[in-house]
Amino acid sequence: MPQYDWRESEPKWQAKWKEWEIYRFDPESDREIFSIDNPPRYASGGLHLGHAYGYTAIDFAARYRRLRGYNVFFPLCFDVNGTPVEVRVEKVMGMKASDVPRQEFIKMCHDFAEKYIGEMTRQFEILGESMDPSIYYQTDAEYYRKLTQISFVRMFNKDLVYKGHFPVNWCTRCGTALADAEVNYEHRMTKLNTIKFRDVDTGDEVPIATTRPELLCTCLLVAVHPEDRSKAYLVGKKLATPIFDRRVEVIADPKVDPDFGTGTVMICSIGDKDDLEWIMKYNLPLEKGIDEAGRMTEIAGEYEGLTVEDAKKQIIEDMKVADLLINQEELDQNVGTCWRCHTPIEFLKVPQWFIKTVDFKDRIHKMIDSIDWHPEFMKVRIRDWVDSLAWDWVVSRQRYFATAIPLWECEDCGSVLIAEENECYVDPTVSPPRTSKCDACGGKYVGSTDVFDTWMDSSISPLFNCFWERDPGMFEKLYPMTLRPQSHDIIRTWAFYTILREMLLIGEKPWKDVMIHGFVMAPDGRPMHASSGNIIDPMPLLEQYGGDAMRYYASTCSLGMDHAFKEQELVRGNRLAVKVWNVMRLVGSACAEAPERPEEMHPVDGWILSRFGDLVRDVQARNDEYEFDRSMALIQDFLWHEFADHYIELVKHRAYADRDEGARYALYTVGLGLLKMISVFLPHVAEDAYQNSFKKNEEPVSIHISSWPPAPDKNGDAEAKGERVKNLVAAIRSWKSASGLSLNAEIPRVEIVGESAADDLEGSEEDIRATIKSKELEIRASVKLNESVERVRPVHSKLGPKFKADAKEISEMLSSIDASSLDIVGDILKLELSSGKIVELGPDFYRLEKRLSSDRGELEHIPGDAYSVLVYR
RNA sequence: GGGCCCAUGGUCUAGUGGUUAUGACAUCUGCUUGACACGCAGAAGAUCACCGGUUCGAGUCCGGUUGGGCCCA
Repeated sequence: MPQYDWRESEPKWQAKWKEWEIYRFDPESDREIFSIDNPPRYASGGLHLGHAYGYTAIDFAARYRRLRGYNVFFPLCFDVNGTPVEVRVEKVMGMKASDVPRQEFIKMCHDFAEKYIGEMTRQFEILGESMDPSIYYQTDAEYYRKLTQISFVRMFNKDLVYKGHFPVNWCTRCGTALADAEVNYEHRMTKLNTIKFRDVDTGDEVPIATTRPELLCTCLLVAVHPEDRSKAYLVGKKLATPIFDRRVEVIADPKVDPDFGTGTVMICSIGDKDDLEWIMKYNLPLEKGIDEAGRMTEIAGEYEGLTVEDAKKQIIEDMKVADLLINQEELDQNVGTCWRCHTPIEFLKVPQWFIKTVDFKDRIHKMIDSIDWHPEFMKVRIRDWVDSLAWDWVVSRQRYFATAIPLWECEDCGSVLIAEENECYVDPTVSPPRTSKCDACGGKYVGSTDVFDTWMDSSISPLFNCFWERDPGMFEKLYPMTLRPQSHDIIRTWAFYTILREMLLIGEKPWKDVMIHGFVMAPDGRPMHASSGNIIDPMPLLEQYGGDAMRYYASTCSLGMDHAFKEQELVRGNRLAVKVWNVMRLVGSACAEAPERPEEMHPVDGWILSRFGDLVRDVQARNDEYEFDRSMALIQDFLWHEFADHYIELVKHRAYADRDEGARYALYTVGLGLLKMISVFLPHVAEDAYQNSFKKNEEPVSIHISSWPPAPDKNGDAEAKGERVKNLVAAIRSWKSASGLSLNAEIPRVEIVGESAADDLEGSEEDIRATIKSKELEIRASVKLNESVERVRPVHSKLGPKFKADAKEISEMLSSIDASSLDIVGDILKLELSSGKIVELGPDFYRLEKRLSSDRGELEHIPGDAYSVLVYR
């Protein structure tokens, strides 16, 4: 007996798909396009469970649309820019970027990232992702960076870019500015130091609490809360700072928290954003106490040259010696840190390039509203983010491995020479400017050593995908894209910046739909972190269970939610794959040729076809909304239970017979249709079963380029008849099992009794008899049985709306009614309520549970149906 | 501290206001069905996080509490 073996099957079909190039986007075709702004996979090497899930969820959309006949655009792409690669190279090589010439370091980063791309492509194949290598891109290539530069030049010339001179978030380890979006907040234990300031006039000590004593050298003001009576006397006084003996004034400001520390705050240039706000408000000078490398400047006097940490320790020591430190207490503080290296950020005034953002909030909101967000509530997140923006976007970084900023600046007067579009891609640290002397002062132009924020590259992915500035015809055809899929952590970055950029450059939204998926958590429900020791490597799981099993896991995750990873879903995925394959094997062996739809079919054939039609429509509706988890649940339930357990069992006896086209037509139509729908989720087993059981009668070389199954018309009559047959047979099989009989044990005689039984079951008699393996089957209108009502069940959904406040009493009376004293005339049941009111209930409002008995043999009553079944042993 | 989301059998999960809550994995019982023992027929297992409210009726709607997640300050 052959068995499905994914270890053999999966690599085999992966190789074939590559060979057949079945996932190619066809640029010539006029078919409707479904384009996916696929997240370029970051070139860091190892596959993470989150990636395995995320890309698989996107692949569901791609495969579904391909079957629906769309010309699917699903690029294979990699993100090969930025600090993470730099940080890893520095770590691996045990060096700093500044240790080698600039271009040499860039090359090291490029080579490092390049190594991983092959491995990551292979991992995508193992997962059965249908990305198209014919529309490949990577973000560090000149063809890509060129567009980043052109878009910048265009925005520069539209006056959307400016060089700002106010403080920015600064990572002293990476030596670069950071956008607000790149600052994380982490809990750190630090010390709150209460130190002694001195009243210049009286010499009195004034205690002030601070976490940053090293910033004393730039202390500009001291502030108290205006309503803090105990401190009111200080306002207007001059204080002397410890150690540096600077003279600072005391002011009252409502932003001071009177309950924190001493209720007295020292304001420095610049500790954090609050400080900056005060500096702007009181128009204070910006003194630079810390330099770009995180060392104290000459303002710090004897502490000059020390790192921030060392200076803090030293100054505390010195204050202890000088009796200027009152006490220290532990403080759990939220510290802004660099998202890449987790170094606490400083706030430094270093000139940077900005793109105007805050001026455009209204337009951004309009564009957000014109996009369909899945799930809808994700829209709230991006709206809140836009509303909270206080600064323009800092796009310059003082790094290496990224897209160069295409401009030169005059050494003398600072005037800017921006590259022309046809010069791009250009690295101004390598290429000389097109004019040798500054237009304004005749000075020398020097190439900018700044590079772009990686989001400058990422946020033009739709423009790159749509051949912007390369092929106007294709751009017209492709833009906007259909779908942006991504995870919820980068709504504020990737989604937001893309909307902003495309709005500024094109004036039109980048995509019609956005689909936001959640994270895969560790099995304990917490996020996976190296520090928590709960990271799960997907590769051993893929080796143990295979790609389809991993994809099955992905299909159980609902959109937008985080999901704890569960290995049990891989177990289920394996079983489902085997089940699918076996079901299709039976269908294939019954159908040597593709059957035609016959004139006449058994009721159960019409039943399964009609039910299948509902399924196809439901699955389409769910898939169209990207609710693939719901689709998968519907499909597997139908395939495993309705189709395999019930329908196949009902028609096995005639599926092989020469003259019965009806069973074969239904088996083939429903079987192949189910296989196509499930191929979206489990592409390997679907291909294997297709080739094994259907290909001999089907055109398409692969199931993945076949067409979505048409939904058979609704047939309510056949459905009702089929349901009755299904329930009857299931009940008899259940009875057999409960009686200790094997399910294929032959029984001598079964009688089905009911007034409408003969009509209801017409045409299904032989299906029933053969399936339950009874020698004789008789359907009769009546038999002498003892029937008694055992219980009355209220139908709440009818009683409530009709009787409102009385409903509760009525349903309680019905449930507790003595069955032997029922007052039912015709179908009308009469009740007298406690209020004396008499109510008459028609048969819609209650259900009678009856008990049947007979002395003629074993008896089975099929609940919910009007039949009694007599089984003779 | 703010915004959004989540809390359902041992575990994970579905659940459009109708009272008897879905399915999977695990557990237990029976059964070698013409494709499948990775199967089939069953069983046990849930005060739907907690406290209030709205309603004839709440897992579902509203408010609060607790715990968790993402994002932000």
